[in-house]
Amino acid sequence: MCYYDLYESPQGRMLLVADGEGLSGVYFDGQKYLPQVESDWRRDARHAPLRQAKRELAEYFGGGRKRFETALAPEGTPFQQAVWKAISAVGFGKTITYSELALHAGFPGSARAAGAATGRNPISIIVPCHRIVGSKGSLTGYAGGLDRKRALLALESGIPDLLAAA
Amino acid sequence: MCYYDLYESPQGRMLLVADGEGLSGVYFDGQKYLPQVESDWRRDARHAPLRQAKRELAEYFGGGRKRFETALAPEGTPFQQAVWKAISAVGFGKTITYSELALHAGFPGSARAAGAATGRNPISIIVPCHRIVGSKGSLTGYAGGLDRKRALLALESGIPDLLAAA
DNA sequence: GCTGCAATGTCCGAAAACGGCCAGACAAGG
DNA sequence: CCTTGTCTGGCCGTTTTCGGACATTGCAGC
Repeated sequence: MCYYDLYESPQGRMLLVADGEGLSGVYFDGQKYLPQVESDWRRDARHAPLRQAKRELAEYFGGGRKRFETALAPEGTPFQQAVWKAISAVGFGKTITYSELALHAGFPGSARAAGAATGRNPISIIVPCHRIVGSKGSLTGYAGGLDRKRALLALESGIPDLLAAA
Repeated sequence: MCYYDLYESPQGRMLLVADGEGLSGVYFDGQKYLPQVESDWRRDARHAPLRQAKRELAEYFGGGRKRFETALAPEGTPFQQAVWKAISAVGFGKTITYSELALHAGFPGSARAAGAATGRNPISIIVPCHRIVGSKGSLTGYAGGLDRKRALLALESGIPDLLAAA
């Protein structure tokens, strides 16, 4: 059985999805690969994993949280699971490249495939795929849109007005 | 969760599979499309659907049962479900052709596709796919082998020694 | 610098192959 | 003639196969 709820973030409305195991998805409104809400899903604002995720996200956007603790249960192939796990190991405010990501996941040389898997990350922000950048620091892509990726990295930089000039 | 058990029939060993909904498979040893027993399946001789299926099969082979009552839960496409349902409506000792089968399933003209779906029937005997024959009465095919198809039809003919001459 | 290319796992659409068919045409043998 | 057999072409849903496209990167050649 699947549960879901909505959360109004500073970056726009978000869809949160969870099953019995834990949080399975966090999506920006209108992002790429956004799943359809199935008719047998139940909206439940008080479902424990959903409530915890909303609280942690609010703390994150408020600047008071640097690590997430919600139980995660994303669905994907073994390769994707390895990549997403490696992404989760990247700390707040830090970035790594797609090739480093592939290496950490145990698949050296599979940078491009790692990029594709990153794009398929179902749990935005909490699995911090916005911290993965191109080999020369370029932002290259983000399922929720490059603007959001930029904003998230700015938030984590600790410099409040970083984006004011741009 | 999947449960399974074995049953020794007069036609050879059979594999029975069930999930929470009901019986999902009945296969002859070594037949075509025989599924592999997965490592997360549990063998349970006392699982209700399996036990009922075994009892009804024993009664069928003993000659004392002409209709099955076990709850079924085969997995397949909408077309396949329609075909298998139509097969189940063919009574003990009767036969219909593949084109009649397609018609009854609500897909007139799809005789050949109905044949393919018949071949994929996961529940041998209980969904009596052995009662489907070619337009001129030929047996044409059976996932468990033509010999078994012949034997089943002979059993249902009510003439004990029907196969003695052959 | 800039261009082109090879290597990587997954997903998705298109196309082809694959069956437990069937009716019609035709030939051979009674 | 009638029966029987073989062959052919069209039929239809499913399954398999194949070719690109991706949130990349390092290297070769210009």
